[in-house]
Amino acid sequence: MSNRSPRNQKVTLQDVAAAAGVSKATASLALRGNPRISEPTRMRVLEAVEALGYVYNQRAASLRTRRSYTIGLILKDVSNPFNAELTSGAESQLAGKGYSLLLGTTDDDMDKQSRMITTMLEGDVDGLILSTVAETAMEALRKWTQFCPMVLLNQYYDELAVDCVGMDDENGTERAIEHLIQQGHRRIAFVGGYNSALTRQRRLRSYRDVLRKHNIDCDPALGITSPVTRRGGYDAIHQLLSMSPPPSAAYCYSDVIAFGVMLGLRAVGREAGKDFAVIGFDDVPEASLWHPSLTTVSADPRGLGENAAQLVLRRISAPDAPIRRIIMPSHLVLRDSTPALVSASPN
Amino acid sequence: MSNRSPRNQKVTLQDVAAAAGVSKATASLALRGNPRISEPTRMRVLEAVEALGYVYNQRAASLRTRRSYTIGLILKDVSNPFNAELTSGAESQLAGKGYSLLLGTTDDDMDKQSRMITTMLEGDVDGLILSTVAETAMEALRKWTQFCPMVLLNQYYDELAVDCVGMDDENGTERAIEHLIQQGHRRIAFVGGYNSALTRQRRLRSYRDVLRKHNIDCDPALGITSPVTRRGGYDAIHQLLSMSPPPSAAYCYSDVIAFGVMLGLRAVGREAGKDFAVIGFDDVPEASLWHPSLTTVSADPRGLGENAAQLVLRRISAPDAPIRRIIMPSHLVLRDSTPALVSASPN
DNA sequence: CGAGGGCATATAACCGGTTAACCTGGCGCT
DNA sequence: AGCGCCAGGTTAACCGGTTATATGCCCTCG
Repeated sequence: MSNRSPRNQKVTLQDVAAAAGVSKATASLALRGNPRISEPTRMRVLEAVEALGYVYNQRAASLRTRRSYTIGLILKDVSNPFNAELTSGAESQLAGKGYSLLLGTTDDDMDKQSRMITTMLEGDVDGLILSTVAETAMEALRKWTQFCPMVLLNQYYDELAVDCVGMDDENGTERAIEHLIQQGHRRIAFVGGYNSALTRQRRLRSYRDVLRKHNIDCDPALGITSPVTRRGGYDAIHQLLSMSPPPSAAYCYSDVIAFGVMLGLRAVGREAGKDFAVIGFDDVPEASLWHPSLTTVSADPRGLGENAAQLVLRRISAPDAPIRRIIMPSHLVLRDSTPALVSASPN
Repeated sequence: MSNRSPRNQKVTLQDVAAAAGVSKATASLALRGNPRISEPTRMRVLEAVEALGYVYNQRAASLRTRRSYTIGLILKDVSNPFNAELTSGAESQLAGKGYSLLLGTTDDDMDKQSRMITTMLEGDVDGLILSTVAETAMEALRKWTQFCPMVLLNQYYDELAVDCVGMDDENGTERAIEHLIQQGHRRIAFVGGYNSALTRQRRLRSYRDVLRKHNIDCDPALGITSPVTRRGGYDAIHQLLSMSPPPSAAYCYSDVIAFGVMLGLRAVGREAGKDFAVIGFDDVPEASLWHPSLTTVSADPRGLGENAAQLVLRRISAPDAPIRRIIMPSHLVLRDSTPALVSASPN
């Protein structure tokens, strides 16, 4: 059972070397399959490893090699399926190149984010993928970018020389709003998220532009902020339905919010897809499962994660490469939650 | 801009010491507020840190101190809100004690789990919280427990001396099934999850025991396995509804599955809470938002995470403390998804 | 027969912190 | 004056790997 295993006193490479009757250097080279070590010797080392229950110490190694083969990924939360997919995409991409992912969440809290970034830097990550929380000051960001290669998600500053990957908020939003207008909707709410997120600002701008283009009055009261949760959408729709002339459609900041909106509608006896139109953003797997299935802007979170990972690895291997900004395309997926406006007077 | 900052060449404690005109040792002590260092000297060191943009290297430090102040948490996935809450609970508990969390996911894949554990051990975590994937062999587990303090989630083996924290699957299940029976249901399905999870085995056993106690025939075909996703529940309910006499109620392995079941019902024109009863497990926030709101077994995932964290810290500071198994209580939360059976013939 | 050239392995420095043990100058005490 | 002691530092070893350089040995070839 615990006959030979160390339990407390850890087995080091030194111990392995001694057991195999070679030097520490030889053991090190042998383990990594260096051709300078003869096959018989390598075998002896491997046997010693097995016999002693040796565990490689990556931290010690990285001290000398100055490479930790670890990339930090900092997100607001992972419970959102969009982020979960993104994480998975980044992880698989990194694993393929021998890197591993250090995941951190900030709960959209500035302090927690600062601590998280500090922890990551002190933990000596080789690179950082950062979905900055809302209020992140550019100056703070600038400071951090000096310490390790960094990639921003869905956020960029022209003044800041940093790689980033985002999605096409504008095009997706335009398609969505155009669709609603075509269906006869005139009072279209913009629901959820916080406006400190650049992504939301971009979508909000597009939303307004499209309305304006169609000479539709753009009531600011129809823009509602909320947490990016089902509860957020749920509460928002209640607020919206109590307005003077209520909206007949909601363009939501994310699918999760859209689900909340649909739940909120049902709670007051209304039904998305029948007497109200709902559009989401993200196209998470759940979107097609709902009844009614959710019309949404599809945005490939997995691809986002993969690209971010590639970008950070590229920057690590080529620190002076030109800055790159990748915008992932997005498109509208038509489903059943966006009926034509039937009753009532338009406008 | 990058006037003084290092970009590539990292600033070490040595550099700081030189700039402050003291020795490396003094700088080290000063930074950690050791009282042997005078205040003026400490100030000079701090100024040097600021001026040079020094970043502490936790890896280097942990080499000497043999403490990384990092705990690994390995889960199947984090997109499940239950796990997200659990993570958050563990994280906050650890952060309070100066530890940080290294999160890893396995996607319920044995290979990925092995790699993940290896990575964590090599990364020199001080402890590991492990929600083992289904097929984890006890022998493999035994090996791992020798290398670092470990806490198992929702899983334990009497043969294995290892701390664990789980929830009371039995009591919750009994309450749930008793409730359904009281409502007149006789054909009650057990939906979702994979039976390799010990948690599911325990619940399944309780489910059968209660049925048997009430002399209700226990049709094995009413037990359906599935992925722990909405899609899993969605597909399962379709299968169940096509049975000879279909069930009139479903006891689901998790809320997420229950949501899938409710969506699946709606897709075929039926409605949970009206002509079908659904019970979940977990009581995630979304459960009370649904329409109908979901009757479910409440299980405090946050508390689970907090306890796991405390347990692993305890084991670190007291390696020889007696093994502890914490079972968190669970109870049934009655909501609207479990109507009395009205029509049709009982049994 | 001795110089030269590989091959397989050993030695020791190094990465960036921490810490045990050792200095040193000044002060209080007897 | 002599001594102990303490505050405030310094030195050097150490953690567990990696790697540049050295070494020993055998073999070949002029």
